Amino acid sequence: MRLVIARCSVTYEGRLNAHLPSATRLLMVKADGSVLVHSDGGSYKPLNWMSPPATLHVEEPSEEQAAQGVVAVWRVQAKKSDDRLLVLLEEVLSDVSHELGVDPGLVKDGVEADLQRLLAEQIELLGDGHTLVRREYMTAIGPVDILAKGPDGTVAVELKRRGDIDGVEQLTRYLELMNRDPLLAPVSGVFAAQQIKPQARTLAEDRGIRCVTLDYDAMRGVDDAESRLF
Amino acid sequence: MRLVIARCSVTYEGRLNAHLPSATRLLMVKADGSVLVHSDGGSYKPLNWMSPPATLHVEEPSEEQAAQGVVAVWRVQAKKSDDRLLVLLEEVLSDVSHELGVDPGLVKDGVEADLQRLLAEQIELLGDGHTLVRREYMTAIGPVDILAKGPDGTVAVELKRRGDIDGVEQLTRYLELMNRDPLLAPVSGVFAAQQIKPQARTLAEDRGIRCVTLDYDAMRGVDDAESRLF
DNA sequence: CTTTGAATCTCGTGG
DNA sequence: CCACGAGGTTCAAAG
Repeated sequence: MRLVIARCSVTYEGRLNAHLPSATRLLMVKADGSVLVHSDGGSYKPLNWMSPPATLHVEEPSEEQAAQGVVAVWRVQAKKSDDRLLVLLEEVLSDVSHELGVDPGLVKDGVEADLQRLLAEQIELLGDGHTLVRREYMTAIGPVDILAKGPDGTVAVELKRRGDIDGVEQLTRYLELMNRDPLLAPVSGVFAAQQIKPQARTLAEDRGIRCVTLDYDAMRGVDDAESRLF
Repeated sequence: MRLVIARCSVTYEGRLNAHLPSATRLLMVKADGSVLVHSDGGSYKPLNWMSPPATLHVEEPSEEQAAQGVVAVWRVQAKKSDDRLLVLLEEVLSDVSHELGVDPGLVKDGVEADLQRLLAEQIELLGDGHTLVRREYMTAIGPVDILAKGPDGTVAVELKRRGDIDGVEQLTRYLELMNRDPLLAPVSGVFAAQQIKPQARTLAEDRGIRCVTLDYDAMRGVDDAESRLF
């Protein structure tokens, strides 16, 4: 990894065009040829960048560029598209390289899959008298997150961390399909999420889909309490 | 901005839990307290990070940690939530700081807003005899990108850079709503995008929605030519 | 391989 | 301040 602190301007041309006026920034060049241009603020997203695989060509500035104070030109070219990044370096304050090696990678816990497991274990959160049929119930157009039996028949559950209109549309498609199957029909829908957007709730209820808000911490707490019994 | 190259392990606890085993990485500390942990590969997303605003506390390792080779402990705490990042540094290979100042920021061109402006100006791309009614026509469920008058009545246009099934669903909802309004009905739909996925095109045409592929460069060219007249 | 859906999404814009 | 939509999204898993 090469880290350069430099006053520079940056131009990206590809799926859109973007330009950064001259300022002092960090240029990070990774082993796979990707380049990141970071400022001293914002979040983890660089101001501008080139995704790997890419190749960096360092060139001498043209006479015109040199006259405008450019001391080096970086051309970064994506290997699989014609996206390109042009960096005009005007002053290099630091330029160091380090060998980092391959990273062992990240281990995660607490994503939608965990939410699904917890809801399957605590299916009564859908209401009294609910029992689990199965998770990831396959249909022709994809898996329904959770299938359950309720007091009034079969229930298809679409699960999201954040409930948006897309999720309601998805559940609607499943319900249409399943209600065409005489062995399953009638199937009612439940849209379960940690947060449900107002527009999504309106759309869901307009279509007779029930909305259930989930409390992940409480569910995890119950899970931990149950685990401690064993 | 502070740049540290170090062998370290990293733990994140917050909206989920995530852990990085010990390896050599780049630690970037920005002026707003945010911390980024980068490896020498992947794309612009860090392996692990803390979003701003945050505060970094550097501590001495406990006796137990020191016995395991930890030479310093970084606690990064988010200011607006209880998210936290714990970095155990085992070997510091480099540690430098630079003043970067505030960045003038990115200038973009070619996003959906530009496409919408260009299509509104060149509304005849929808076909002969079309005139613009207005952009961002508000409905109860959100704004229709472009509303126009065609030879056969009112036309609602949904505009995307990449035409996907979601966009067709969105336009369908608008059309259903608008066709329930006797003052507007009948309203026909046009799905306009730079690229339209085959599945989206099939769904759209199945619902009587016309698909129009847009050539951004050509539209920009016309725009530039028109600008030069003034 | 492509396709699909989640994300500690981030980032703008508008109410 | 929150809510919504777009993204050069990135990322992993599944078909």
